[in-house]
Amino acid sequence: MASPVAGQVVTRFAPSPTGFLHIGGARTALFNWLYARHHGGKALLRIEDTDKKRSTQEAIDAILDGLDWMGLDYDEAPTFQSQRADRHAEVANQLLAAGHAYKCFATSEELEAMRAEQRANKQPMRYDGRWRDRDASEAPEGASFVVRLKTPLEGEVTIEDEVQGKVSVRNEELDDYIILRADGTPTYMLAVVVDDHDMGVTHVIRGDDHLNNAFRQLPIYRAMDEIEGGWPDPVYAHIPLIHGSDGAKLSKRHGALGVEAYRDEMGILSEALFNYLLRLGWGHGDREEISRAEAIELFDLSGVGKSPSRFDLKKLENLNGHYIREADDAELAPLVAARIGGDADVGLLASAMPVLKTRARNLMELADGAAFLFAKRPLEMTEKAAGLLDDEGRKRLSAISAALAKENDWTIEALEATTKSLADELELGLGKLAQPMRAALTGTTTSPGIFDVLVLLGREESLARIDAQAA
RNA sequence: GGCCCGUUCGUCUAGCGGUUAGGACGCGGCCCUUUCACGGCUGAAACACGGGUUCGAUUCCCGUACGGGUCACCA
Repeated sequence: MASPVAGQVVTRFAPSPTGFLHIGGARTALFNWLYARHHGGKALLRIEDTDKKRSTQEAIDAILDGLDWMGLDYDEAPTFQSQRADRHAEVANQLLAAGHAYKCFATSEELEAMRAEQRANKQPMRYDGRWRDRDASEAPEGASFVVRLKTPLEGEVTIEDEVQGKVSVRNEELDDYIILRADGTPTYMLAVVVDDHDMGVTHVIRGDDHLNNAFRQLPIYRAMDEIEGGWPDPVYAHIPLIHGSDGAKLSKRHGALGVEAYRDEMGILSEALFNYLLRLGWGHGDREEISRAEAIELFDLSGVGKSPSRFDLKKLENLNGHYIREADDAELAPLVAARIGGDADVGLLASAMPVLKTRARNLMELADGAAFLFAKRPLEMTEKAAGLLDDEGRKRLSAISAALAKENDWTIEALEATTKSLADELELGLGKLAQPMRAALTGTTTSPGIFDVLVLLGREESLARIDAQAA
């Protein structure tokens, strides 16, 4: 499979395709990718689809699509764990042959009874090793069996985690877990280790819900290294989980949505989610706004904190506003047009973008702000807008209409000069003219600068909208 | 419950024995201003608690409390 290059960093993101790419998974993918890119190594992807009952093609597509949107690319085609079952079994047999694993003939009813008793006695629920020292010949004829790893009884396993630091667990806390099921298929514990080894993975960066697994997986590396060599311990980095805004585990309520929901339903830009996720659980001095290129340059595991962090949509949206303002108008316009639908003119949208951008934190707000450009006469008025168009307001519109109709130079500067001199003439503040105009032109009380609106709409449409509301 | 991990403003974080405990989001005020934003300035806001160690603890150690993770023939 992989031929390890001495000293080269190889990371992998290994989602199980049982759902979309959620926020936590996206951040794990991001950190793995960033670490590999920062160190000039390889970023790999592995789909852990061994649970055929729960894995779906739809989920695989959603994950691939989400990663692609986030801008995370991989150096090799994805590995599908389900296709490597034979290889996993091969390693299990090597372990068996070398005495690092054994066959267990205990039935599930038997094990259930064992657990019930442990539960009743308030004992830790672990496999008690009842077949550890028994010979397979003692089993009933034709009985099915699972293969269990024979883990050391004494001593302890210590990992030097890049995030969690030095963590040890006594071997007596670990039981002889199953590596091969009764049907001969591998369990996750075995598959992960074999695949990571075969793919040449040097750094395992994953959620800290896997920290306990590290102590169980390491014995497989050690045993295989003893058997055939070339199975060095990987470097581990267990990153804290992301919680919802209430501190509880992330659920659909707060953020365990697929990244595509942020893209499609919340109008979030990929750059914003990338930056936000980067800063969640990781910091680099005072830096807040960090581009992809800078992220690659700055990212390292030493900046990852040890405590879980809460997802904050407000901050994501603030960052999104920043990236919207920074985005290229020509690229933004089609995204907004798609949300407006119908006959939204992309060219007009692009030219309006500079004045629309500063007023939006997501693509929805951008589309809302642009709606007046495509509104049909007679414009629908918001309640506040209608309030501005009382008799007084309508009379002012008439005066404005008369003044503007004579305007030949339809530019911001000229329109502003004309409107201001009209205001002086009528001894009114500019706002007294601008607000009724805004209502007539946009149907709302908030919009970009009124002269920007006039120019964007053009002479004919502007005058028509004003006249439609004038007294 | 056993084991493991964590705890700096409401939130994300900086800090790595001596700081007026810094920044960002959010919130309040002011400025800019035709509205709303953007931008600028500014204010309130934190070291969970108790013991040590030390001349000195936010920082090191031990407890307590609280929070999280994990204990499958799921991954």
